[in-house]
Amino acid sequence: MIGDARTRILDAAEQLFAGGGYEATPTALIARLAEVPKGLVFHYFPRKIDVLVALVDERTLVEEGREVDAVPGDPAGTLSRLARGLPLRASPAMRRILFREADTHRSVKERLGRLNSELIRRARFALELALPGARGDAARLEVAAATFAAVLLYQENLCQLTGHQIDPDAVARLIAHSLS
Amino acid sequence: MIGDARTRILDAAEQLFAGGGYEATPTALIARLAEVPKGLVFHYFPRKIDVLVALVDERTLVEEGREVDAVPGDPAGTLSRLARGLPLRASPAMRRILFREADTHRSVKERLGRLNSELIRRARFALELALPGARGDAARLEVAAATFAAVLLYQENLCQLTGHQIDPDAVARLIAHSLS
Amino acid sequence: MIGDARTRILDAAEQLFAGGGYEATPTALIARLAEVPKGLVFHYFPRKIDVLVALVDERTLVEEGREVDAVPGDPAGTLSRLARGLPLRASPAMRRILFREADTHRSVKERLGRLNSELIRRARFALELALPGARGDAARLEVAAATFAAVLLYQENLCQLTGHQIDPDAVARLIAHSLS
Amino acid sequence: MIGDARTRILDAAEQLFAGGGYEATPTALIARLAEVPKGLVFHYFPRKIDVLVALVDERTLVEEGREVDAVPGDPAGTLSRLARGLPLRASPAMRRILFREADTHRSVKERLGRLNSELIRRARFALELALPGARGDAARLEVAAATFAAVLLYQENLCQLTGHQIDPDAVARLIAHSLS
DNA sequence: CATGAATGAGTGTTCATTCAT
DNA sequence: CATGAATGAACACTCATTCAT
Repeated sequence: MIGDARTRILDAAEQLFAGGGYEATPTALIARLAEVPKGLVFHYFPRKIDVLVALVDERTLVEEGREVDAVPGDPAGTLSRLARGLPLRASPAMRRILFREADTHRSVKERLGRLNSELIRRARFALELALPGARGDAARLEVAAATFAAVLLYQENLCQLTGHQIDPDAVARLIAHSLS
Repeated sequence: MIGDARTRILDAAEQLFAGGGYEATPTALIARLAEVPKGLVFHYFPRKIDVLVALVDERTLVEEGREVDAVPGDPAGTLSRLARGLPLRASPAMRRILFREADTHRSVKERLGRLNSELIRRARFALELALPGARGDAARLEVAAATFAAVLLYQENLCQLTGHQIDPDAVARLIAHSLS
Repeated sequence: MIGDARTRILDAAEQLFAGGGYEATPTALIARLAEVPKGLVFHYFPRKIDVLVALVDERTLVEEGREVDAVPGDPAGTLSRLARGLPLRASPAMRRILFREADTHRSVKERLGRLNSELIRRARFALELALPGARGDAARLEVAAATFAAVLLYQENLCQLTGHQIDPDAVARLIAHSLS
Repeated sequence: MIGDARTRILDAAEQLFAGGGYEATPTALIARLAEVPKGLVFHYFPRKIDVLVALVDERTLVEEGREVDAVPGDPAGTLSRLARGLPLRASPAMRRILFREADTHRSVKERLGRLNSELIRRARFALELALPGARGDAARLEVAAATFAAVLLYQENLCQLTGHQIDPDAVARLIAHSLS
């Protein structure tokens, strides 16, 4: 038993929600895995949905506004560096939950939406810095940024369906080449 | 009451699964909406999951191997025409179900995976035909095809999260430009 | 498919009732095993219980009043010969049903009761013939007969609980020795 | 309302299982008779079969290894005393359940099997003590013991079929006479 | 006569939530 | 604050039986 009761409850819920989904996970099972009495779950989280909301609130962080590591004249490398990691601080389990339970509660969808927006914002900003001469062609940059964001989210989520992987670096080069 | 009982059950399930999700939809509600007695649902579909499987089997069709409408020398237009419609014959509700319930049953994930594969295959084939000089090697075509597929699936599914729309035609031009 | 529909239904029911018990056997399963449509079961047997009653009526026969193969002066051999077989014409499955479902319907209990009575009657009659001199001691003969009957029914039914077998011939000798 | 909830549930189940049988008794009826909410039955007994198992575990006791009240030289009296009561601490209802539901669950059959074994063991031991001269070989004692056990179990169970009663004392005398 | 769709009350079971202690 | 017994509505699913064709 590691950590206090509340932490153990969230640990257990994170694991179970990622594995079987929110709806299919009984609170009693969360309590058992957390090794706390059933009543204590409801002491900390009056409704079951509050467990999910707390997980998303406390264990996912969309990093907004951070500096982009852009190199002027090297859009491909700049995008590649962007692809090194989503601006999302969350465990693999929490990432799974974020995509899987987007329909379950408004707050989850909102968080995922923020991730989406931030991704596009960063890609756009990175391209603006990497291609200083292209400032005028805002529409093309926007499309390129959205495309890159779509590929990254696809990688995070849909690619598990067929096991089809996309190499983000190659996409970065493709987009960079198109904008040059 | 339109159609026979089995059809009405599937109609009701399609509507309810798309709206509230499979898990959150009681079979009793399906029966009520379909205006059939509860037992009849289980007469046709012994398990609840069989309703979902039947919906996916009978009401979604991934069009495989159809001819691609490619114009040599016009990769942008060729991709744009590809984007006019996913190779997926399914109602909006069924499309929603396909993406939402991919974790619920193997057969749903499989169908969605087939759609993914087919999308990539088509995009690759279209680009091969549109760029007869095989300009750019196979690997670049593959990346371009996967990128385009990712964007189309993103449009179908993830874009609802932020309401962020991507114009497929613009992406088509972006990719075409990159390969030229 | 052997035999007509009604026969096949009874065949299937005999097998299933013996295996899982009457209550745990759905009529639909009987129909499936018999390879007849479900409605046909109720055509021949309006109530489910009628299948059981028909089985007991038609497929068990307590042989009443048959001659006893008695040898005067040899009560042990006479009882042994009695033990060669219960006065019951029935398949092993029907025997199982007879004991197992005695509580299910009056007619089954009655049939089993008739078997019990007939067993005792035979044993008493056999002993009377085998021990002509003992006619006067009716009470002792009665006890001996009932004891032998009890052992035979125990063999047919309860012995399966511990796998404990009793050798009827040895019991026959025991009883014969006691009466001599 | 007497006793705590769990006890009342077992009380109700004991009564109902003895009356109508395990299969024919709905859990809802158990709850109603016990005057507890239906859900509480499953709080204490996750599966319906657990109620039966608990009854057998907690409310039947096969008394093993107790001293046998044997009088050397008086095998008839010794057996008679054995017949005063089965080595089974259980209410009449539980006795009924034990015999009736032997096919329902392994644990019931096992308990009944233990009773059977213990009965034979006692009868054999009693006869060994009552006949110190070891008159008659071991095999004969074994047969006599098994026969007596069969009669006692017959009395407990099968005799209800025809209402045919056997006087255990008379059987004791019969067997004793045979061994002398 | 034969059929299988139709029926609906009932079954075991689940589970979020409450609450007395 | 902590606990686990208590609650009851809801759930998926069963099944004997009916009946129109």
